[in-house]
Amino acid sequence: MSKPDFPAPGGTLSVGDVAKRSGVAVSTLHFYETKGLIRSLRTEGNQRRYPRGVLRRVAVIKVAQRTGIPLASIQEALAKLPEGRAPTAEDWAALSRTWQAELDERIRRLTQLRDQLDDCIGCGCLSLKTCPLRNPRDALGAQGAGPRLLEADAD
Amino acid sequence: MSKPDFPAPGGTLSVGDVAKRSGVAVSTLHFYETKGLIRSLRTEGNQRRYPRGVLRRVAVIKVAQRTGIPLASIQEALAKLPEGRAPTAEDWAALSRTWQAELDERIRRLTQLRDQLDDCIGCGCLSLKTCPLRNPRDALGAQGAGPRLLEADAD
DNA sequence: GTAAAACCTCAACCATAGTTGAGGTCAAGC
DNA sequence: GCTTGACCTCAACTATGGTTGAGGTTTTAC
Repeated sequence: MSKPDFPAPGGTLSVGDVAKRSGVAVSTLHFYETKGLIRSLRTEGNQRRYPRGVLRRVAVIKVAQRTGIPLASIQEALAKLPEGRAPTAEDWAALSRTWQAELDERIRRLTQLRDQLDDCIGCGCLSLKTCPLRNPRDALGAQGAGPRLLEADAD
Repeated sequence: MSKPDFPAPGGTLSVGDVAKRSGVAVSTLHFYETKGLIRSLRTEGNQRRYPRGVLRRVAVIKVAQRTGIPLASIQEALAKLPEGRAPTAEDWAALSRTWQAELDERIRRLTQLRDQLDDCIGCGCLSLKTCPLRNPRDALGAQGAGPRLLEADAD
């Protein structure tokens, strides 16, 4: 019996099948597996076999990555999906809502930054201690643990 | 003559001075120098001395980084500033406008992504070949050279 | 039954954006 | 004039997100 061109709808997929159908490299699928983003069953000969659901999972990973979410966070989010059964539409929707909120926050911060950049065009940008871009504490201080201006300075 | 607490307004700054006043680590300033983002003069004893303008330059770098622009692009943009004279307000403003446009584009793409995520909550997300998130070509295809879905597949 | 294609693991490497430490020099302050 | 802090270079290491290649095994196709 030869390998069918289209793996049977209930059947499993080889890593190459998943690569072709998802558009990611085989090496990336291996990598995702080491990071716990996807899982595989193994044949007697130790080759990976994936249930078809992996395609959706990989698609979700790629979309989440486009939003700028790091793989580790994606992994955490995916880990919250139910173990035994295939995820339902509502499971995926819940995930989407989480990421949407993060995306909203990123958009909010970038918009604020853009508007400040706009304001600062009028002042020659960044030259004065009143420039909000020089004082990230005010509006953007909650975004991370980066270095801070220790000495506001009118240069 | 002892080292003044506040380097004279026309004087040069040591790498430690710049680090304190800009809030970035000395190692980062070294790193920026290797990448051509900043330049320094050297004393007889090979120590770095910076004109005060470096403070604004570093501030600009940090702001640009907040927008998500990679250092290599920041370097290119800074390289377009005039060589001989100190940059004018208009020079900085031109830079701001460039980055504002890039920021606008990033915001546009993220907003589109968020809205698509919103639409897809209703469809269980990513399950159908009609889902725009599964077809990045349509709206987001111009964003890079990433992998593409080679086979649209209703899984 | 055999050759080729696909697969396996593991280690090394790429880029980005830095930090850390070793080993040595310079300069500021007393 | 000497101690101490600041500085120097260079190499190695961190983390993220992968890719590449070596050396060997499995599966498929004829």
